[in-house]
Amino acid sequence: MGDKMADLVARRFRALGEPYRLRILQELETGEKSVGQLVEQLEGNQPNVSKHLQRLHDAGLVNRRRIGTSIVYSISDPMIFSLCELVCRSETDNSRRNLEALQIPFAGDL
Amino acid sequence: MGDKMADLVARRFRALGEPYRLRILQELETGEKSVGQLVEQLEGNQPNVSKHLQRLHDAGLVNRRRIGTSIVYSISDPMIFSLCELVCRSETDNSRRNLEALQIPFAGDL
DNA sequence: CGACTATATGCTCAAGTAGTGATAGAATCA
DNA sequence: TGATTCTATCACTACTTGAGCATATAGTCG
Repeated sequence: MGDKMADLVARRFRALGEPYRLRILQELETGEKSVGQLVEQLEGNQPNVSKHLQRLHDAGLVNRRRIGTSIVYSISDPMIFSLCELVCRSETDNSRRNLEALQIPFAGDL
Repeated sequence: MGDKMADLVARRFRALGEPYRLRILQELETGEKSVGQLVEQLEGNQPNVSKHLQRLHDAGLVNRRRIGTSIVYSISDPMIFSLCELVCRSETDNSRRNLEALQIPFAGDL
């Protein structure tokens, strides 16, 4: 991976590195949604949602198109859900290991 | 994915969202390395490399152990390379599409 | 055209973060 | 123990980022 590519990849990871944006992407997983719909479902304020969508769009993670007076966003590459799943799994595995590390020393007490 | 999980996942993505840290991880892909080795190979300065390693460690992406007077870091879960590969592929696919979108309109000119 | 709706942008503040040089901490060896 | 080496932390600066509010822009409809 060259430097240019590293910059692009880092840019994408940074776009994914925000809980609120992850929630937006999750909402979009079920299909394209307008800004207003997202604002409603995420109980956020409109400018904030718009700006996060902008960032996701800059990173190439979502598509944007107009329908009437609304702007509708959609996932540009479902690959991101594979990413999240990999990280989630790694995270739970890690937690499980930590738990075991805490429990095993006391196994003889049972 | 719950809110707690979203925070953890975002945290990991943020740790990956820095080109220099991606380079560090790439260096570690070939095996564990000491801080000094990384400083030398990345031509960085020691405090900076140390802090990036600290961040990677906080995010659970690298392991740390002492060997003599050195501290040696290693990849904690090779899964991160799958992540990078997925993103890289998506990136190049995207670039290819952009290129085609630029070229096709002029196809008749050839 | 003007009024209305949906979305984007500007602005400001607070928080986080990267880079850098100086310095502190920890382990080894004489 | 003192000197040396390797690593982590501190202090500072500059930059980025997120939240929230006000406002501008773009499209629709009367």
